[in-house]
Amino acid sequence: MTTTAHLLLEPLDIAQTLGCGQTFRWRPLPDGSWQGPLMDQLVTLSQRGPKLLIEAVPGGPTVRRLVSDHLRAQDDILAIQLDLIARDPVIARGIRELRGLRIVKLDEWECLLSFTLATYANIPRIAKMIETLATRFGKRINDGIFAFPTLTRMKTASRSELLRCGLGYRAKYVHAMCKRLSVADIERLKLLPYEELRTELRDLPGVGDKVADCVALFGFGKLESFPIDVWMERSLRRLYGQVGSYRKLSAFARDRFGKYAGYAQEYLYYNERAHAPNGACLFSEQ
DNA sequence: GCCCAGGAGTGTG
DNA sequence: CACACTCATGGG
Repeated sequence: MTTTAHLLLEPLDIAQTLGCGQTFRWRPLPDGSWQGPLMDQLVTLSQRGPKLLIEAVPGGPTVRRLVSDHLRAQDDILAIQLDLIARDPVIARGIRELRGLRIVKLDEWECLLSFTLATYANIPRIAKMIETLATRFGKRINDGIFAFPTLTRMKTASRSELLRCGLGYRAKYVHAMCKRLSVADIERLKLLPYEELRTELRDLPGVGDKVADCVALFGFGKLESFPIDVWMERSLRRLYGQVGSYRKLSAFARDRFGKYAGYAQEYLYYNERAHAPNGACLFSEQ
């Protein structure tokens, strides 16, 4: 069976939001809609003017809420953008084309594992690693579609098994992380403010400054977090003349962009990739 | 073949 | 604190 629902969400650009590397499991379909697994649902999203059409298999009464939470429907995007524009004329120009780009909210565990895999790999490869893990360890939703593997299931995976999933040197980090972490730990982390959360995430094997900030932002919804990868280093150098350590760049961003630094980061990230040759298309094939 | 990737861990100055 | 080096591997 299938559940169909609608969601009014403005502004929203579904392609910018789901295709910009915040999340790795949504795929564009030929008709312009996007499809991906959300918890135990296979969801298809189609933009119809101001309305978002939701189709989900197997479906259920909570699907609409699932999508609403994932797209952070509670965010006042206009207020956030006005705040950033008032703070920084440089980013103001970059926002104009990105009014519908929203930060997403991922499941905490899915986000932690996904961005641990994302170290020193390009986005198509990250997506493939996640699909391989989901196929091997995730609960089946539909033909060829598997839910993201739970922590409980991942704790049973051996190092060699993970290595055979194409994780490379990340296999030992993932293995150590799964061994260390409990479901209760993640529940406890949900209660922490940004700085404390960041410190605890950094303590996990395979989690450094950048991954901790990505997980804080996309997994735990800490909008003040400002992850800095190679693309952001380029952006901060190109637009603001800023160079230096993670700590230094992070301090600059926090001071410059304030409590919505996470949104600022996403606008800068998108612009930097679009600015680079061959950088705009994160899904180059199919 | 070559280059690089939403970096982290470890050792050294 | 700052660098330098290694770590496995596949997509472009």
